[in-house]
Amino acid sequence: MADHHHAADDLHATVTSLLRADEQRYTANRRALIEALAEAASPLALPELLERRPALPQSSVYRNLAVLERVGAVHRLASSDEFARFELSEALTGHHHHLICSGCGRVEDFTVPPRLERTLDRALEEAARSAGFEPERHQLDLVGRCADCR
Amino acid sequence: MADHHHAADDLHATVTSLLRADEQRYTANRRALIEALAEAASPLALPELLERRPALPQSSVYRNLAVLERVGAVHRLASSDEFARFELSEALTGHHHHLICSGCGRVEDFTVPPRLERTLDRALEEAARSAGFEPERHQLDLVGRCADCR
DNA sequence: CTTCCTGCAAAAGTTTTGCATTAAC
DNA sequence: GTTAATGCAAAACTTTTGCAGGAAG
Repeated sequence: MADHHHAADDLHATVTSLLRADEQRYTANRRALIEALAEAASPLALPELLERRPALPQSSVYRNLAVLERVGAVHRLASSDEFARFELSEALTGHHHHLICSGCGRVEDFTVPPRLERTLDRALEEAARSAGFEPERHQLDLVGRCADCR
Repeated sequence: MADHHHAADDLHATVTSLLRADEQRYTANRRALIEALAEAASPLALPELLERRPALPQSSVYRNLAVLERVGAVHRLASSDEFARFELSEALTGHHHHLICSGCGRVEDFTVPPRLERTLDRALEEAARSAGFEPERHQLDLVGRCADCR
């Protein structure tokens, strides 16, 4: 769970060490992806990434996102859209939730009070135990209509 | 859901009227899909549906799931798997949440206490309002490892 | 009969992969 | 220098669609 590291340097240092741990390199393309995701501050689909970094070829983007996901720098979330969406992992951004627009598919981040998070986790732990699951993380999204789609 | 005969009748009656409202027919294929989803009581991906109802051609399954979703009988949820997953809509099953196995992708249903649901909805409403979203529904999942994948 | 549904095959669209070349360490 | 990353093009895969025939009301 990240705190408020503010320097972009910290971000890149963290990604570097995540990659190093898997003997991967922090190349220009990968840095470009991380920067695009950090700028957006909400999950991006592939076309949006390509818009923001037009020099990147599609295949490299997919390949690098897969690597970045494997090392824990990026999180892939299945939107009900046609495209998968990608965001920086919570190790880099801190724990948060998503507002998902059912009209246009746009996704925005939000947080809830820590007290509610704890209550939530306790309830989920209970449910998980009785189903024989070992909890890893929860995921709480709100689906609705964004200001533009109302 | 291991329920009584009356519940199954109700299920089909409800689906019939949902379809009628859109001038659609409750055909044998559609009934087969609804029954397969009701038997499973957890979201199924397409291959799992085809396994359970081998007589159904893929294209009909996709087409009928789309119709059933449009009329509100079925809910399509984007798993992070390669395949989308389908379940009966909450209008038919009641509100619930998902345990998602990060190992094998299996999904199980669970519920949380009504009091927590209310707390949750209030917090989400608050978050939605300040982002200009109009809330439609929430979605709370727990990702973890199921008994088989631990 | 008129409209909707079906099933096959082919298309569309997203994501992955093979391979020769280039860049990182 | 050695190993990993790149970029192009082509393949793979899930999902959608066109169309002629069949079923439902």
